[in-house]
Amino acid sequence: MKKKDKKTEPTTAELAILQILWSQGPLSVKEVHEVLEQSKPVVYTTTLKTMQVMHQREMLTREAQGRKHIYSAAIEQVDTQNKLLDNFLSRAFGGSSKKLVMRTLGQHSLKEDELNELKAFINSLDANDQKSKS
Amino acid sequence: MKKKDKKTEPTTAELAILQILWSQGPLSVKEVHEVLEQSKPVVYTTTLKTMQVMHQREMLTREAQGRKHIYSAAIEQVDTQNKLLDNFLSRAFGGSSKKLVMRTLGQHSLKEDELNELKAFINSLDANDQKSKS
DNA sequence: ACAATACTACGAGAATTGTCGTAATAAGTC
DNA sequence: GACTTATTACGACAATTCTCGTAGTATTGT
Repeated sequence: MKKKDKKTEPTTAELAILQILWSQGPLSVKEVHEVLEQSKPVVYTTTLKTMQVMHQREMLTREAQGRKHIYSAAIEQVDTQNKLLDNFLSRAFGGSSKKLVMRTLGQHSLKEDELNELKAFINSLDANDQKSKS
Repeated sequence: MKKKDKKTEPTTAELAILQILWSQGPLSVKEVHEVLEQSKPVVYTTTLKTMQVMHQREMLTREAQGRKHIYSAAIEQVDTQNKLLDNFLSRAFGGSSKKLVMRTLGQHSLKEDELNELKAFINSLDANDQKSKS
């Protein structure tokens, strides 16, 4: 059985913070804010507030370090992405994953090595399907 | 040059209406509402209001037919989906289309014919890339 | 002609999200 | 000890989206 997911999905602002925490490990508000600022002008207390709300909603955990808090993502990246993906898929592509995939590939061409990786992945999928079908 | 896109993206509720209009051609509010109701309880005037707003924002065109209006999508499905996709891709997958594609395929397995279609598509992509690279 | 029906128009409230300012307080500096 | 800095806490406003109720007005049936 998979981990119990909270019902609430992260919003855009929350997701931006999660991305940072997922990729750069536990960070203070200040550190998150510094990364966030690079892509968009935002006031420090906005970041702080958002992270406090996220903590309250149990998307983040935190640990006191002296006066400050060090935050970590409390929800898993893969689970979160899967949930977002499911929603997006039905919202925008009527649930057709084939269409989504083909559109994505048509729109954003992969580098050669990525393409090879993808091909290999698809072949492995194929094999698994065969197996699970028998 | 491609058609000039309006800046505003459709919201969730708007997208649901667009999906209906894209797939079932020009429809009256009543007809749209009947389809909409099947997936979610909603009051008629809510649908009406949403469509009026969409018309005002030029996402829909309409044509009087007697007392009622027949609405059509005024923005193209492909353009809209591409825009949504770009956003989603960066919001949720840090812009990595490879990750999005692989996750999608891993999560929602395609039927065999779809899979074959996808493989063919990928091979054709490959060929195009070769061509455009020379 | 009158009542019921089919529509549109529109304002306004609720819910959600994003943003910021101000206050409190601990910690370090001169 | 007074001053500046770092940091949290929190309330409140603005913007966006969603939803619904009410009103007005043709149309239709009896």
